[in-house]
Amino acid sequence: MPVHNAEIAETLNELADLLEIEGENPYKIRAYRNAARSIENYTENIASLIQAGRTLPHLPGVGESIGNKIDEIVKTGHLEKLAHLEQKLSGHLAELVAIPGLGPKRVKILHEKLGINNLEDLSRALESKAIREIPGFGEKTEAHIQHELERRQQSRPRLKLAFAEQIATSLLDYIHTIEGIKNAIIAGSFRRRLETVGDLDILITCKTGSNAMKEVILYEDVEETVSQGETRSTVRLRSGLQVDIRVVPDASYGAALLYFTGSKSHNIVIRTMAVQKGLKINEYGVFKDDTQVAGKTEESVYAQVDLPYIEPELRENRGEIEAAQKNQLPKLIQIADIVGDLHVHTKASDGSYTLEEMAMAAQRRGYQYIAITEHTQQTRIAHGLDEKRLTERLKRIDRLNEKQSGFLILKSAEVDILEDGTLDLPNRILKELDLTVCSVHSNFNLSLKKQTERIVRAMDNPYFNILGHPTGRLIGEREPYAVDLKQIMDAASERGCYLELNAQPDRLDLRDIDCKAAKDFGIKVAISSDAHKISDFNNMRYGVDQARRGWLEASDALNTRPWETLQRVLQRI
DNA sequence: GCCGTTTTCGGCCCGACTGTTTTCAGTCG
Repeated sequence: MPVHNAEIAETLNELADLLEIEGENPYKIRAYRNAARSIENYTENIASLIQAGRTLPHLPGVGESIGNKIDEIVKTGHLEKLAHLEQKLSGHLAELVAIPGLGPKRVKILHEKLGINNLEDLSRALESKAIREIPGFGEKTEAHIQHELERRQQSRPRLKLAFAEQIATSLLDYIHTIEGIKNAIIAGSFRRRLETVGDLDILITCKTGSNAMKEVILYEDVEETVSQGETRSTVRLRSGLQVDIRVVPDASYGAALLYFTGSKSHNIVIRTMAVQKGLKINEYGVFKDDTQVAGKTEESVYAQVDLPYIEPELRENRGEIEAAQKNQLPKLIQIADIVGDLHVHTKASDGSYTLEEMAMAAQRRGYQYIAITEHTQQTRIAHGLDEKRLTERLKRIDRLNEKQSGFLILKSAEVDILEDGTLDLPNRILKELDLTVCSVHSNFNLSLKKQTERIVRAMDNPYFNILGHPTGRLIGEREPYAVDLKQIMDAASERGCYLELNAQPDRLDLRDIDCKAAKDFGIKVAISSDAHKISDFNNMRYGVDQARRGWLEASDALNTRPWETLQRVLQRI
C-alpha cells in the first residue's frame, strides 16, 4: 500500500513544527508548509509515481531538498531528519503546538524550564500550578492553557458545510437586526464553499458610532467570548463553532472581504504581487505610499495587481492566479445551469416518497428530467429491486411519461457493482434502461489493486454509464475505499463512461481536486442529488458548490444538457 | 528551503488582540 499524499504532507508539517520550536529560520519553516500544502493538493498518488520509477512532477514549493525528503518518505516510510529532531527534543512536542495559545516559543520554554515533553506532562504541570511561575507566563495564561486542554478532550471536528450553513444563517439573520449595520457577510472557507468549515469569519461594515461589535457578541447562541476588541472579536457558539467577527469601514469592504475570504496562500500571492508593484495590500485597502488607491470592492483590489475578479471557490492558490493572468479563468457552473437530476430514489427502494411525488417536485424546481435510480437486489437493506420488480417500475414510468409532456422520467437504476466486477442485474434488463448509475456498496476493504480492477471490470459492461459516489467516503465518518482514481478515469475515458459528483452534504464524492482532475481528463461529471426525499433535491446546491471548487463549467457537467443531447453523450464508444 | 520582469543571491504578507510588562513578545488568522 503506497504512502498517501496526506501522510507525506503530515510528515513535512510535523517537521516544520519541530523546526519552529528549534528556532529555525521562519522562511525555511514556511517552505516546508508550502510544500506540504502543494502535496495535499496534488491529485495523483505521489508514492505510486515514484515507485513506478517516474520523475516527480513539478510541484510548486518543492525543490531539490524537499524533493529528496519526499523520496525518502516514500521509499523508507520515515524521515531521518524528523526522527533525529524528535529524539533531540525528546518528546511529542508537535502535539503541544497544536493547542491554541501554545506556539513554538512557549512550547520550547515549557520544555526547557519544566521538562514538559507531551500532553501528560503538561497536564501534570497545570495541576501543580508550576506554569504561572515562569517569567512571561502568568495565572491567566495558565488558566487559558488549562481551558484549551479540557476543550481538546471533547474536541469537535470540522462541521460539514450544510450544517455550518444552518448555524451561520441564524447568526446572520440576528446581525441584520442590529441598528447601524450596513453589510454583513460570512467570509472564510464558508464563502469559498469548502466541504467542511472549521470556524465562521463574519465581516461587518456599519455606520460610524455604531455599537455593532458589542451587540453581536450578545447573540443568544454565544457560549464564550474568547477575545474582544474594537475591530475584531472571537466568540464560541454552543455548537462549539468558533466565530471571528471583524468590523471595517465601508471604504475597506472589498479589501477586507478579499482578505478574510482567503485562502491564506491565495492572499499571500496577491500581496506579494502588490509588493512587486510598489503597493501594499492589507485588510483596509491597497496603498501606495500610505495613500489608499483601492479597496471598496474586491474587483478594485484585483485590478491593482492586473487581475480580473476571481471567484471565491477558486481562491486556493491551485493555479487560479496564473489562469487569471492569462485570462483563462473558467466560467464556473451555476445552479441555474442544472436542468435535471440523474440520481433519485423513491419508496420502491429506500426513498420516502412515491415516484409521482418525486417527479412532481422535480418539475416544480424547473427540471426537464430526472432519472429514477432505485437500488438493485444486492442492496437488500435498501429493498433493492430484482429484475421482476424493476420491469414493473419501468412500465409504470412509461405510463407516467405518456401522460405528460415537457418533463421526462428517465428509466434507470443504481446498479450494484459486485465484488468480481460484474453488475447486479443481467444485461437483458439493463439494456431497457435510458442510463445506469453503477455503485460500490459492499466489500469496501479490498486492496487498492482489487478495488480498482473491480470497478474497471464493471466499466467493461457496455451498459455501464456513470460511476456513483466514486470513492464511497462519508465526510468525517468513513474513509474512502482504496481506489486509484487516475486509473478509473483512464478507463472511463477509454470506454465513454462518466463519474458522479454525489451532492449529499456528507458525501460530496468526488472531492474538489478530483473534479478538476476529471475535467483535465475530459471526463464529464454528473452532479446528482442522490435524493431520497423531496427536500434532498436541495442538495444539488452543495454539489454545484463543490463542482465550482473543482473548476467545472456548465459544459463539464452532464445534467446541464437537455435529454436529447445527453442521450447522445451517453452513447458508449 | 524556494525562487526569479529584483534572476543564482537576497529576499520571503500583514495586522489585531492578549497577557505580562511598562514597550512588547507571542500567537493567531
